[in-house]
Amino acid sequence: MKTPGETGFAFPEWAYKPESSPGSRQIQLWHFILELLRKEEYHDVIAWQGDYGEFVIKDPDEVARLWGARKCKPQMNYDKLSRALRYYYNKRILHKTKGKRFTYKFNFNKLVLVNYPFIDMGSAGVGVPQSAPPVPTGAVSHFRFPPSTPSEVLSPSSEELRSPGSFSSMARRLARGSVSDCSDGTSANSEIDEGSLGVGTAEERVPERGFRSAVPPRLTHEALYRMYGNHVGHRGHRAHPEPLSPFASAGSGLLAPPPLSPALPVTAGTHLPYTPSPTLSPMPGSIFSFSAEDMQRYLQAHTQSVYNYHLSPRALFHYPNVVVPQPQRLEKPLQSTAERPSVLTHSYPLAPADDAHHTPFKFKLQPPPLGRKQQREAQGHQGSLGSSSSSALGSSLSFGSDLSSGIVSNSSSSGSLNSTGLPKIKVEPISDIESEEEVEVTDISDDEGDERDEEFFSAHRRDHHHHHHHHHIFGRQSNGISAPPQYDDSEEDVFKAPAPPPLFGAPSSSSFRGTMPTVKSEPDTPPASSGHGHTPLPSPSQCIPLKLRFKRRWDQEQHTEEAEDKKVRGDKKNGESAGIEREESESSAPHKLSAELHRAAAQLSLENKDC
DNA sequence: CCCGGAAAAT
DNA sequence: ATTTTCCGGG
Repeated sequence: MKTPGETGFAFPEWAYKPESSPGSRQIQLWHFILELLRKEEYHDVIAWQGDYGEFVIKDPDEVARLWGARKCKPQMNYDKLSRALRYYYNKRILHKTKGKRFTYKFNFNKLVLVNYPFIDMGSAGVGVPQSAPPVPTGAVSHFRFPPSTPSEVLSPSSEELRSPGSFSSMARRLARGSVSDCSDGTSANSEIDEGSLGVGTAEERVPERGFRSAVPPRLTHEALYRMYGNHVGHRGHRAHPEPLSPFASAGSGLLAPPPLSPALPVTAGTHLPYTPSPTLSPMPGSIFSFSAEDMQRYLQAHTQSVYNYHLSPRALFHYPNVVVPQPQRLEKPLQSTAERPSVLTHSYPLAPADDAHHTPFKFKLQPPPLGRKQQREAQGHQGSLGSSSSSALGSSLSFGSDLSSGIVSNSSSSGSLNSTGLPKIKVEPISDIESEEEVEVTDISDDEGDERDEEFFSAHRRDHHHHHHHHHIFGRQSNGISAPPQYDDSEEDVFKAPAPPPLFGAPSSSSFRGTMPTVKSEPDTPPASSGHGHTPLPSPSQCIPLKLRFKRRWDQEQHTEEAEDKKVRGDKKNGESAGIEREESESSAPHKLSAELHRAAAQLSLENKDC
């Protein structure tokens, strides 16, 4: 209700403000790290290095300082920060690169950025048949939608369930569905998708569905490889980007370099020419209609988003179908009406989907990490478990069962989106400064193995597949017909997916940039950067993050936000650092405004805001 | 340095 | 639920 309101766009509230849990939603450390990583200004203190998601904290004290500033914890120091980082190990968000000081690695395998909330596969198919070019196809079939009772599904474990917050089904879907898919399959898919697109259909996305659902049809590793081989091959495939040493260390240590290549073939070239136009305007008509091209773009968008963080691409997930929501179109807020299928019905996803579930659930599940310790113990006791077995613990699915997701969408990635015309997104209006960006990320599970690294093999799991699969609940709208309790399972099991093949992309940070123009906005404003001098310099921001854009939209439509923003910001009072330029006051000029907002947002982001 | 347990704080 | 503190142990 509240929010967006009327405009239509609806985004899930969660987007705006997730649950309420009190302490919860502050910026998370990993988000912060990612933010720092994406800004060149901070390259002296922290930067991507190595392959994949590896990064090195070059100036631990500074990073700690920045973090402390962000959290208003002046006493922060690297020791503490690192402890926090260590907590991510079990969550599988991060890994430590052994042997290298201050070097950690994001698990993008599990971490997926979801920028576009709506994506998910399901939607497209149905709704937009025509559009769905190749991809979606499966659409019909696969569609998964959010089960009405997702919660259970998600967290089988029970525990928590996430909150009742308010997440829309979408979110969920995203989270799990996509995400999950992503995790493993993701990578694969992505490429595949591209490939297919490029090539032409390929088998269509069939696989996709398969992948997700349960079937493992062709997505086996082999298959994947093959695919990659083809496509990738031509691309130049991977590449070893930099010599860095991820592996090196690996050699020494544990790591296992993934078979896949850390490097990933990304290549800029690959992506298409898509250029994000800053202007973007999705607005009105745009919309969805996408064709193969669009698809590609879409994919790219994802890619970009990843890039924005300078992450390695692996993370992308691709959804076979994309959905595009069209904000404007919807007039009703999802939330309330969600149900209104009208739109949905044929169209998309948007979210609401089902009312039934408007249940919120939170998205983050925490996985059950067993600690290595436990693992160890287990091993010790039992001896070696099966390798795969490790999952033993996992219980049935072991492997990947959990996932957590987060979501966010915002900023950076955004750029990409719009271009496409996909309107997606969640915007967060304001409010949080801190939230600044949130991207959604989800992490998916992976499983054990992790320690070493990436996933690689893990294919089997799906074998059993279970049958049914899931969700397709699309139809359910109000009737709820289908709703057998089946879906749930799938997710877990399923989502594990096969192993991901290498994706693309070299991680090298700089390289990406070239690719996308966007990027970079910088904040500056170092709060008080104390002694160091690296205060970042501001640079002109060109791109506009989605968020802003949306915002912009909002403003136009409703400017309430502005007020809020300001409000929020207003508190700042001290000119201190940030003062800078943000005056968002104006309401009118959209462009300008947006730019400003953009900027402001950017700045806000990292540093701080005073406490 | 890095690792995590534990307790407290948010 | 996550992060901050504190801390003993490699």
